Amino acid sequence: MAQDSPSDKTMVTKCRRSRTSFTEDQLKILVQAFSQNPYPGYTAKQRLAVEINTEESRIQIWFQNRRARHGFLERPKKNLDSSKDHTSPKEKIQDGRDRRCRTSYSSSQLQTLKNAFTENPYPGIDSREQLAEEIGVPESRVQIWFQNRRSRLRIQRKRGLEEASDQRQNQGQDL
DNA sequence: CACCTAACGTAATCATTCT
DNA sequence: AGAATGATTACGTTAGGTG
Repeated sequence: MAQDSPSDKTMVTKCRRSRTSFTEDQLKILVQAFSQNPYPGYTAKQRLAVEINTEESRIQIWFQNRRARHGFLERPKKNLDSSKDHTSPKEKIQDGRDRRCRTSYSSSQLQTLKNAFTENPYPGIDSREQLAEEIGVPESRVQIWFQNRRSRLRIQRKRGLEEASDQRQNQGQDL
């Protein structure tokens, strides 16, 4: 019920990615990794992806789903060791959670994405893959781009309405 | 059909880049 | 410092496969 738009009129692109079924061996490795760390960083996810021969985005989804269903019992949050020894400057500053490097889009890539977005803000897997191929970026990045774009458009709209009602209150002074 | 779970959506937030 | 925007998370929903 949270998502309503794609079922309204532009329903033509209904393709989801075909459901991947992990083999027992793959699952074993995933479960094992999860028990060791339910919040793998990017490099860890990448390594797992190679190890079980799947895409990193599948690993990410799997961990998301797993955390949601099995409520592990961990509070990693801001893992900061209490050793504030600034006298050890040659330590690896890798404490910060390792994330995927922020991808930066060229203006032509952005133009393509924006065009596609106005055409259909909810592209199915086929469209996303086609777009990804076209601009030379992984499909998972295209998916994230569309998610962020939709979110920010919604926020913008909401704010627009709020400002409109604000203006109504400030009106009626001059005029 | 019921159950499990991959795929995918939103909302909030973290983090990086740029002005 | 703050605006833009990519990445990650929690949580909820949708849909495919199986007993």
